[in-house]
Amino acid sequence: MSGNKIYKPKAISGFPEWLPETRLVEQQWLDHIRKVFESYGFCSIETPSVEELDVITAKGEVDKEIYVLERLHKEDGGKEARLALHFDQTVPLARYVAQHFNDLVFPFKRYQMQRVWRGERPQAGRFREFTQCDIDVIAQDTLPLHFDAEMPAIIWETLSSLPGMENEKIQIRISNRKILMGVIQNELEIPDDDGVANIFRIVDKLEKVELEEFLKNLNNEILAHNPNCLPKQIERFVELLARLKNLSDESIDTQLKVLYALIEQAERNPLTIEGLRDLCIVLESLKHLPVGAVVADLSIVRGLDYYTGTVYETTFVDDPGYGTICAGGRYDDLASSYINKALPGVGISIGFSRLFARLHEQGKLPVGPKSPADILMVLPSDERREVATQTAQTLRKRGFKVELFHSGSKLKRQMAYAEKKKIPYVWFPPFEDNSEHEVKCMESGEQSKADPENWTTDE
RNA sequence: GCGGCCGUAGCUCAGCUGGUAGAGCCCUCGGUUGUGAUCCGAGUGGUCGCGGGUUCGAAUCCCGUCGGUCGCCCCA
Repeated sequence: MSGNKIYKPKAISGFPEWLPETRLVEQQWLDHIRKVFESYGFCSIETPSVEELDVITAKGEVDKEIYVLERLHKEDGGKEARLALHFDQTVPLARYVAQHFNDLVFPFKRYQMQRVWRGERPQAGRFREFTQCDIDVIAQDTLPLHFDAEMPAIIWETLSSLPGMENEKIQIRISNRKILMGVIQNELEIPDDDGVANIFRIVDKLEKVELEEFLKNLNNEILAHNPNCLPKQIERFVELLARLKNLSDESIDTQLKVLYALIEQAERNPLTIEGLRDLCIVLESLKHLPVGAVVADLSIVRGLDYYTGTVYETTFVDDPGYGTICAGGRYDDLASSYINKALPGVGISIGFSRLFARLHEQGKLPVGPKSPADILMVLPSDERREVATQTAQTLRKRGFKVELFHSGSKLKRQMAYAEKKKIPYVWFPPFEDNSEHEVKCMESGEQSKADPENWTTDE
């Protein structure tokens, strides 16, 4: 042992890991999410952690911090396809759908819960390795708007019923990119993609910067792309944004009234009208959710450029600055880099790690035992190992999780072990050939005779 | 990638203007005979992030470096 270099163990920033008691809750969360997704008929797929770099960057957005793989002992000069860790699950999905096109049934409804990697600077709630839970629906040629409404409904059901999330106030904000896109293109007369994207980016920051600065940025950007744009037109644009702000506490019906009024005013702008109508249809289908669960908000546009219609963003109501815990949207054309077919889709992704880490940090997770075991089987002495083993096996066959203590040490030690791991029951097999089984409830301290063949926790 | 703050025991930290390292928690053992959490006692554990400089002497001052953290960019 001497002379060995000891590397001081430390957490790698941005790569979270949990103690067993927290991991147990994390698994409950994943099981819960999986169950809700499957209850809506979504199937599970898993894609490799890596894709070819060319596949990942096919869409042209290289602004993401992507981890590229390198072999330690790669041959000099040998040519290899460059592999990279995926930074989301949408790009791998597009590749997957294109690749297995003939074997899939459309609309293809799948969920995917995997880790993704981004080499950005870690911060609170922002990791370099994290888990996302995605649901997407991919259709051939046309995708019914009904799915745009199903996404937030599923998300609300999932998030509001996670263990520990019961009292968290969250809100799903929805918009449709066509609304602003129509205004930008037809009224502000800025047709180029760059201009639209830049203006979207500024709109996205509405809540993060001072109003004065926001208006200044917006003005500058609009005038940069269309110097002839009149102040009046810009004013109308800002007004439109304002009409769909601060409706967080309003019912869907109230929100719809505002939207219908906007449709009336949006004559000669078919794209904007289409967006507003789509948004109305989506909201109509979400009336069953509690007031405040879902709100229309035109400042939601999402940074990613592949969204073409509905967009979603979910935050904590009392702490929007923590960032988005769930987001997504509709994209008309994602797989065109991989297959010559029209495959529109709509999807949403839970930022699992960000959400989980926040609840953990605030001590709001129902963190319990350090072990999944229901029962600790006492080993009275090494001579009694056989009866203890058999008793444990009997109880396991009846569905209990049983850990057999590893040595015939003092009972004090065995009890303390159960206590530390918070194993709820301690079982005492017969200490002598003619004595009886006993079981002790660690919480109440009660101990009584028991039969391994028919004992239950109700006793 | 850019800027602010911080780096002492496994954890949370103390150590004032330089004089060779401390507390609490955790952990281990003990308080005899078949029973945990409390209580009491004892013990393990630190090249004070790393490298250099100033000094008789540095955890303490200076420089560099690495790491962490917060904000910006961007995003789940």
